[in-house]
Amino acid sequence: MPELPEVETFVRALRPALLGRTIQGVRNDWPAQLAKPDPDEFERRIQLRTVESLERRGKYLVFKLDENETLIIHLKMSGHLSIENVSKSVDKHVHTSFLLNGKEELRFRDIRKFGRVYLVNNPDEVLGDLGPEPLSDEFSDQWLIENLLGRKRILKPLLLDQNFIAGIGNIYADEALFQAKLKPDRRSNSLSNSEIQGLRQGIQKVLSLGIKEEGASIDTIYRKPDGSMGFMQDSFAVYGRTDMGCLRCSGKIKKIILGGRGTHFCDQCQL
DNA sequence: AGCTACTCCTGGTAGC
DNA sequence: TGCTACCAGGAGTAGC
Repeated sequence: MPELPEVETFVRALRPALLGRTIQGVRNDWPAQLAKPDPDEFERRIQLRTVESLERRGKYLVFKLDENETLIIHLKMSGHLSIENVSKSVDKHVHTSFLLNGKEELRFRDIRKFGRVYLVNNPDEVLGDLGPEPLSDEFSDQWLIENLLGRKRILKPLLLDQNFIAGIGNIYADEALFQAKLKPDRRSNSLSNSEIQGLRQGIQKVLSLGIKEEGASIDTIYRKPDGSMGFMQDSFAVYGRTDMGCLRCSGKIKKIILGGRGTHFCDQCQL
């Protein structure tokens, strides 16, 4: 479940290998993965485009190409990107490959097939509604105070709303709320200013740690491009720790469903 | 405005 | 062993 830190890890690993490379073509055996435009046009427009930059926006990888084209990839639940020699056998879960100069290709492996690829002239077609980056200056205490108190949303689903903040997923939402000592079902307009400051700090703390640890690898779901594991899972305080002891107090970690998602918290020290 | 339910997918696993 | 049923979840959408 690549979230902001996992996507950032992909971007940092792939960037040096992709900058300046030319995409000679695309191979796809599952058209639904090419979300926009239709596969024929996608194939035609991406031919011979050069990668000028690779950045992350929320959970999206954003490849700026020449000729005013932008390639955008969302890994969703189980997506994985790697650069392989064309002679290496192709895993059955690879449905889209970008052929590069130099006998290599960027392979998009995606077991659950939720991931999507876009090719657009205007990135705002895909990214336009995203909220601020949680590790940017824009995401300040003042911004959060205004935007939490101005709504009456339940905190956990609100943190998962990409149009509110971009990049937080189920794991980091639970971990951030634990750090902030806030119950996931609190209403956004019920927080004090100091609780909001704690939430901002909690979000930034867990995301920064996630990047430092190069993401969280659970089961076989997330791996770095080279197939190795990140280490963030070793720092989880609540996610996946149902019925285990709280690391901060004598409480026990509970799991409930909020907004349709598994939600982990300590009901003793998260208030 | 904000919530729930449903949809898309597959691999892993619990239960029999 | 082998089968079935169910679960995980990001995000869009329909409906209340």
